[in-house]
Amino acid sequence: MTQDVKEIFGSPGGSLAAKVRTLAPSMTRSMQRVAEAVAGDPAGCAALTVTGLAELTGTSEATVVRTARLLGYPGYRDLRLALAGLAAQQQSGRAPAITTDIAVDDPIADVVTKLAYEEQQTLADTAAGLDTVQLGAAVAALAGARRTDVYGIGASGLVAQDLTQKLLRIGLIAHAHSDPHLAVTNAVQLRSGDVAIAITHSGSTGDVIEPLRVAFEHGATTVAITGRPDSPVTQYADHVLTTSTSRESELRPAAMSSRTSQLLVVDCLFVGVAQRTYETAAPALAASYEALAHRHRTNPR
Amino acid sequence: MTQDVKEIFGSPGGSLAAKVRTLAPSMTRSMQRVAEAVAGDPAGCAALTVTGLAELTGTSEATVVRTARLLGYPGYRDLRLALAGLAAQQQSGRAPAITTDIAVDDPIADVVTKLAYEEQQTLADTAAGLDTVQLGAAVAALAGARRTDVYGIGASGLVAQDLTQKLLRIGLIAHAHSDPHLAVTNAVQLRSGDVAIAITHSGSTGDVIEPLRVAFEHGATTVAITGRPDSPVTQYADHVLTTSTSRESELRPAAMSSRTSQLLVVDCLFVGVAQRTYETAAPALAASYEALAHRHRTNPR
DNA sequence: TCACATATGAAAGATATTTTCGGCTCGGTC
DNA sequence: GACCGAGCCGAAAATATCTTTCATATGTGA
Repeated sequence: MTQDVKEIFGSPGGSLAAKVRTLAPSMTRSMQRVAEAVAGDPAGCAALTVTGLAELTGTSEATVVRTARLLGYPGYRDLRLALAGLAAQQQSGRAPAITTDIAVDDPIADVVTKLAYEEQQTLADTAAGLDTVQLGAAVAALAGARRTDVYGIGASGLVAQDLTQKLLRIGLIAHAHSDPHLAVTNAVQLRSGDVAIAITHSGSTGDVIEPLRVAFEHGATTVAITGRPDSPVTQYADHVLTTSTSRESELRPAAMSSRTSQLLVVDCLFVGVAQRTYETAAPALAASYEALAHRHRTNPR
Repeated sequence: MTQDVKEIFGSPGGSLAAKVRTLAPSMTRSMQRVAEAVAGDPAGCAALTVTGLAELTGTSEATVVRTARLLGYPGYRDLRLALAGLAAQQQSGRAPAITTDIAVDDPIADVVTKLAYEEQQTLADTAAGLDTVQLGAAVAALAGARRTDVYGIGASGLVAQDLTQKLLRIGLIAHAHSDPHLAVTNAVQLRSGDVAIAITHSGSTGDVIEPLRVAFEHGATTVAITGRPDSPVTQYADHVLTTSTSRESELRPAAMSSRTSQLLVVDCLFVGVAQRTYETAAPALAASYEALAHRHRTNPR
């Protein structure tokens, strides 16, 4: 019936053009026309039926099939499959060059590709640069904390909220503060055994450093998530988690990649804590999921 | 007749598994079996005829064709061609695949690696699955909008805020609503020329659908950002932007990958709008940056 | 439990591929 | 120049493959 797939995609791969050249002398005129068309535009031919290819080359179906046979396939169907594979390989071959910045006149499809690529890059960088010892220490502190306060402003404020939401879901007591005054007011309440986390890309956002300092001075365990491990915020941090800083451009402000990076760190913290408190975290997660179920309309099919 | 070859091979092929995941919920049991087989062994399935694949999955030819249709191909023939292309890519690409789930006893370093990898995967899937036409339309609407309202609850609420923050920074008028009542109250104010965006992973969060419906009925241009392109929310959406759905596990709830995916979409929207309104966006961005400068202590060193 | 909607596969119908077969060309021979 | 045979070629028949239709099965909510 159909040729074994290994034979189709195995070694012969890109050598189709070569095979055509080798076999050309033993081909009749019409067959050469077909072979040429196939070698010249594999992708295009893959989209054609026997009849289509026959018409295109001004020959007949029979000739197309004969050519396919000569090229080593059991029939046109299999040649076509191989052609599709070839086309895909060619496609993927010329992929990598996305190094450029996003330009004002980039088509929307390029924007998507570039953004996705850059965010992937950011993630890889962050993972590579993250100090697992510090992370482990921060996780341990969180897992055993009486309560946790998270400070963040602007874009980092959303990350702070994200962390808080997650921690609450596994039964921990956590609050996010984006109001600097309230943050400080609450920081005063913290003491040994509590955790305070400051999230700031620049590491020099006064409104976030201040509550962390207060928490630090009241004996809480303090964590800083920042892109600048040498910045002021680290003065008051027991553990520093470094996010990656990627090239920013006019159309892609720093907030974008720092957010991606911060979220990865936050996710790591969350999963780490969930592991450590699995016994209580798992049921809590399930319960919170359950509680929301009725908020979703049943999905029509 | 046969689908244009560009459509088959255009987007990076690896997205098939992602597409299967996204569409799985809207599939019937037998279709899921077929989709699974196809996603699990593209190369193997490429070697099978409809009948063969139907037998392998214990279903009928009709079901196989239906599945192919759902996956976006005009028929099985074209799905098979795409499969062949995929198989070829895998051959050459040598997938790295850290497919394992995160386990309770994974060391923290593994957690970081796995999370980063999965989020990267999510980004790639999202980029591959994003309809750039819909995206372009949404961007155009946003760029010309009198005002924009964004609805999101829970984790999606943060994404909604993120989008709002960004749009505000380039001088657009945008509000994020996470209070369903206020959202509806405000939606009533919208009219033609305004934009309403609903962000919901499940696509069936009533509290988010309701304001979108109201906005829709008042003539606003509506956009849905959801992981389920067939869900209720899309009823009231002029443009649907699909986020990717990745395998979730106990320690990695859906909220995590859906957030990553949603943020990429939101970033694309933002950059797209910034491009379109460059003349006003660039100075606005610069101004907002300037305004914050004094909030950062001068950095030592 | 019934009524309704949906899912499913068998088989008919439509296409695509392969095979058959006879005409045709071309080079050689008388 | 006419004839002959070998092999090329394509029209059309035969087959395989894919698609559609439709009746039955299955599940689901009232």
